[in-house]
Amino acid sequence: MEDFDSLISLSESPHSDPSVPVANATYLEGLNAPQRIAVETIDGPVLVLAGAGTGKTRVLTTRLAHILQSGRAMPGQILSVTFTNKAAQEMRRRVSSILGGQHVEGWWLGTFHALAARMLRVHADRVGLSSNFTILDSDDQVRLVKQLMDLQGIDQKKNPPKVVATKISSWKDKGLNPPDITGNDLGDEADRLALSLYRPYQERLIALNACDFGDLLLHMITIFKDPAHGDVLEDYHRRFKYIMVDEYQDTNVAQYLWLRLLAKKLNNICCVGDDDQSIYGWRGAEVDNILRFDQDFPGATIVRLEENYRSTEHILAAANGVISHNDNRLGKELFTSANSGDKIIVRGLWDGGAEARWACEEMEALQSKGWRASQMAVLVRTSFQMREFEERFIQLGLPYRVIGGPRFYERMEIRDALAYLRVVVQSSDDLALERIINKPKRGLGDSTLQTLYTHARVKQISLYVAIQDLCQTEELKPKVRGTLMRLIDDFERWKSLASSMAQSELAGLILDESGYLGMWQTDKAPDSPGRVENLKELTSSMEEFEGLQTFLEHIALVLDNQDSNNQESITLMTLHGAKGLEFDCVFLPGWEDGLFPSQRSMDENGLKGLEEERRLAYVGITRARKKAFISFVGNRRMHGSWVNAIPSRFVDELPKAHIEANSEMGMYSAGGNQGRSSHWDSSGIGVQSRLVVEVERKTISGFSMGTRVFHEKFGYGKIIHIDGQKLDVAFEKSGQKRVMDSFVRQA
DNA sequence: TGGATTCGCGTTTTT
DNA sequence: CGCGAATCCA
Repeated sequence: MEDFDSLISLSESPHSDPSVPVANATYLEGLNAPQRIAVETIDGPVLVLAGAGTGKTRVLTTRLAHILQSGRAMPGQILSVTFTNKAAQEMRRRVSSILGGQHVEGWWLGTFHALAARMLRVHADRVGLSSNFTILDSDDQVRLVKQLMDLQGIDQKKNPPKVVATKISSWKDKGLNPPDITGNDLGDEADRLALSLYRPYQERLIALNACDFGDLLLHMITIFKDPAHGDVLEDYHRRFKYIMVDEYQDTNVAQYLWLRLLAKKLNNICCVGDDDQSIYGWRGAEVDNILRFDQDFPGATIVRLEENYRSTEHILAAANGVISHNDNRLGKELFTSANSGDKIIVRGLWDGGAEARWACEEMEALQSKGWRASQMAVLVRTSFQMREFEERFIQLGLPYRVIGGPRFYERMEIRDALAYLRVVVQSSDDLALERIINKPKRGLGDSTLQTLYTHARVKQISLYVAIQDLCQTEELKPKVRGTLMRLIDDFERWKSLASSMAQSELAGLILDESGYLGMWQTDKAPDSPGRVENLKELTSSMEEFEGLQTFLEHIALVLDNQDSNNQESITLMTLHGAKGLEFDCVFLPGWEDGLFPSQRSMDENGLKGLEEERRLAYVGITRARKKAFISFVGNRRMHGSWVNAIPSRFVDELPKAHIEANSEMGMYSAGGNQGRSSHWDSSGIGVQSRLVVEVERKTISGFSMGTRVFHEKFGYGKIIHIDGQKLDVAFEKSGQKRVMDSFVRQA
């Protein structure tokens, strides 16, 4: 449990020390007029509407420093909220550096969920929890829903537990408790089913002393709204003099309500956001929050920042041109005083392989001109597009890193290991116990589990206690009973060691004695060594934490992808992952209708969906400082089969004056074409490229291993491998290995 | 219970 | 096509 007062005095101490310089006054230099206003308008609500590359986070951190410097508030009196852990870390770093290296730990600076969790630990009793509640991840949620559905005998084929869990979560994200849900929130039969499970689901969570992610905010909102607990909100009103929010366009309703309740007394809230970068609608973000700001906070100062400090003129103009096709926006026109730079290169290619080859060729060319790999990024719409790029990077030996994918703590082995620890910390954690009861295999299958659950339900006890109970009887088969008794003995032993042993040591011991580590060590699957590695990393990372409880919370809410390797490599990630980042040079492949904009997005959300996709395009283009490459292909392999593709409508929306379309191969001609299909049919990416491929096939079929070949660019070489239509060629002059499938001819 | 086989489906992703 | 989940069968 946390002690607020100690936190406050802790965070105030550096400030009260006169020898520590607080904000640097000269920091305000270099901010333009509106930014100055945003920073200096200290009291009252402020909304800073700022576009890409305008330095939003800088405004926020400068303001934070300014408030401290002017003595308007102590560090513990500012609530500073961001969206992701990465952003929170970045903000912590910046604030700390402005304030001359002060520690910002213990400040109210972090993600919505982490801050709400911190509050809820203190007030847990108000909603029937105790302060050491477990935070469940989405996996646990689904399992819980499934259990409830099993119990009620609901057909899970028609109504997958995952869908029900998602629905419940989305209600929570809207700030809705079961009684708040009215006819308007209920669409179809599936919604009504989800609602019927919502209440028992909540009861079960309370019984387990657990919260899901949505609860962290929802419980706090419930407490804040309840007059019986008026003291809680009053306390926070007294505590927080200023509230600051980054990326306001991404807030969902629950986050908005939480903020509004906290801010309504003093109205000192400052939000920063860009409605054109709202790309998380599909997970509940409400652009309306930002559009409605001045109604929610009457008298709000609204500052528009339109000067972009990141990109050159052509890039910015292209981004502006695309986003101007959206109707539902506040409207900004970014400008820059930077030079015009290079036009955006637009290129049509035959298929994904050719696209990757072309992009990599461009990257190599840039590298040879001195551009850094770490300043190049490939931003894709969906992760399956990464594969072709990865293959090509490997073939060419280009250093690259993939950002995204399953997070460390979402990996199966990590969750399993955590489940063991959870049972040790709180043996009534049924979900955790269920997860690992038969991992490694102990011969405890479905039927045994069923027996245990039935007993637990009848007696109203936890699974763990049910096992202890049943082992006293003759109900179970001797073999099963023996196994269970041994398992319980193990847990009891681990529990008794918990107080005397360092937790990282204990975790190692548990993983070892339970046979879980051994299970992966003997597993011969190719990814097993990696899993063993991850488990070792988990135990070693535990050393710095005070206790298991603290560690588990850190895992659930704070631990982020450790992307500390700022190595000299090309970044490969999704467009979503790229928000907030910038690169000198950005590649945007796969601009084909159906892929980008995504068909599903348009089907499910119509115009709204399309506009969100367009904002994604805007985000993509504006990541580039100096160079942007956009490409589309005529043939895309999607889930196994080849589909014909037509260029994205966003390609047509790029203002012609700011792009350079490649005409050499007759792929795409800027200007002249009106209908979207016209580039396709008349200027004919398909027709021309098809010829190339046919020629290749003929050419390649005449070759065999060891054949000497000549390439215009790389000189003479020898074929060292043939795979279908692709040739691996080792070139004599450079000593390089290349994969070629075009322009190869005999010497 | 658990290995083997078929089935089905296929964005984006944070906490 | 390629993977995870559901289902089948020993």
